[in-house]
Amino acid sequence: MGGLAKGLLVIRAFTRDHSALTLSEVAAIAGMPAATARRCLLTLEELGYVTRRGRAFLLRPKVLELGAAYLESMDIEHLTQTHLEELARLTGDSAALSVLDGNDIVYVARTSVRTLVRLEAHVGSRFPAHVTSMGRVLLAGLAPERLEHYFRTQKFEAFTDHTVTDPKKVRQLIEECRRSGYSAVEDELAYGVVAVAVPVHDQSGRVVAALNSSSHSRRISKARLVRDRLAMLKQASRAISAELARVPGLALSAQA
Amino acid sequence: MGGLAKGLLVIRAFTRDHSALTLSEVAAIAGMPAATARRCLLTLEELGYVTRRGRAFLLRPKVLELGAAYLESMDIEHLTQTHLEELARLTGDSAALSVLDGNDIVYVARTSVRTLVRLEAHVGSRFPAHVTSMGRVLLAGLAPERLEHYFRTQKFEAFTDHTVTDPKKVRQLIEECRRSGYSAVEDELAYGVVAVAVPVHDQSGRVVAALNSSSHSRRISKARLVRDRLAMLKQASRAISAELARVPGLALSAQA
DNA sequence: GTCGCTCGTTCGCATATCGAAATAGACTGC
DNA sequence: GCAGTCTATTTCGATATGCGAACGAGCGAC
Repeated sequence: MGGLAKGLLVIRAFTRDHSALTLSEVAAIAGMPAATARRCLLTLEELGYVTRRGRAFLLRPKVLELGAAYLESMDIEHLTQTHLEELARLTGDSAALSVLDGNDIVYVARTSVRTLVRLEAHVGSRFPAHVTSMGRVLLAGLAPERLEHYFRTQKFEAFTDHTVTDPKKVRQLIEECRRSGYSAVEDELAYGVVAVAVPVHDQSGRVVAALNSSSHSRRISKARLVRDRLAMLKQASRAISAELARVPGLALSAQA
Repeated sequence: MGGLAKGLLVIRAFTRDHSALTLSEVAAIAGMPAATARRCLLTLEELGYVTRRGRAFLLRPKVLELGAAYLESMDIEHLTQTHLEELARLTGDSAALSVLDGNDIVYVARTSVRTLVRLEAHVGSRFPAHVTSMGRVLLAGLAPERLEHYFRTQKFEAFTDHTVTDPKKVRQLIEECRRSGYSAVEDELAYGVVAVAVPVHDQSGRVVAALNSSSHSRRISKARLVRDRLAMLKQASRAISAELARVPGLALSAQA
């Protein structure tokens, strides 16, 4: 069903730098002929997902229902929100839950409090696994073949001068993470971002998600972050794991 | 493009009560023949939006990217999050921003803190406008013809014994709201939910969103909610309105 | 006013999709 | 093992879609 595939590409053509797009811009960004993009846009407009202002098209809030379908089907609100809010309150920083999708992490829940500088991320945001605390925790929980596939397919791109891009070093970090049960990362995704993450297991012990607390390195050191917050993260992780028995969707949806 | 329409229906077939669905369940819920549902599911599986466990299909986190496209294209993070977090911190309750979509409100941002009892809502959640504080504020901002269309097409369903379902009374409430500049609602969407909302205007003075503070009626009375929080809501509303000059997507996307 | 350029719209043939119906697979009860 | 039931899969003619190419609309320069 090429039309479905292309329609979804059209939705994803809208980004922060492209909030309003003309037909030919959509076609260029989504990589398809103008006539096809037009058909997609007209269908999406008719269905209420897109609106038109002159020659520009913009997404409409109905699109949020698509993402909400995942959140609801995984019962994310019940699964995590209270725990994330507790973490955010106790730490004064952001707390988040993410899962692995391909070679990236995807934020599925996040709670933050007012801080002047923080990583800009929300539900649905993706980052490469190798540069994030949660990504490393998730990679550490992969089966060996899957992890090998990751190393074969991932391009280890640097985001800062501190990003670890040597595959051998990344492997070591993952192994350390597997042994220690957590991962702490500083300045690798973005300057000033420091975070510590722990795995969330399902009933069979598989790592299905990662939980983290993220701050600014001018506010707290990586060592301090680990010392002060690891225990509460582990406790929250255990609580979420217990919830997974009642709400198995997230574990089932997670990659093998 | 019927395939695109049907594919989107398939995504929205997954809900909290239906986290894992068989082919025939999807077909029944989405209201289409099994062969068509199958084609959609197989395409979505191939694109990474859906996964399969035995005979069951589940959504995968990539679906979140669709909702994230809206959040990013509207720059919701910048537009609102700091203000919502400030409100949540100052009040100890949830703060949210929503827009009107058809006859419903759709949550586009929400910040909450840990409370034991609260309305279960997240980005993408929809509720009928007539029973919510934000909905009334948004309806009060509609052009007359659009408001008449609303009254012609809306079924005024009761959610509690307190829900106002008489169209004449709803009109009065909207008119009051237009005059007073806010709306306070208690026990109409759900027992115990009390909320006060104000409009968010764009540069031309049009109401493009609504901002609210929501609590539990055992915690704070409606009158107290208004007295204590209206001023800070209005201030936050003005701040968000000012941001709309820089980030016009939300205003452009809002309904006429 | 004319011309040239860019973008949006339309056309229509080749190809893909839709979906009713037939077939296959899985499971249970006797 | 067989029959019955339910669900998933496949088939294939009717219909819809994809998209290159042609056409139309709008705009600015001369």
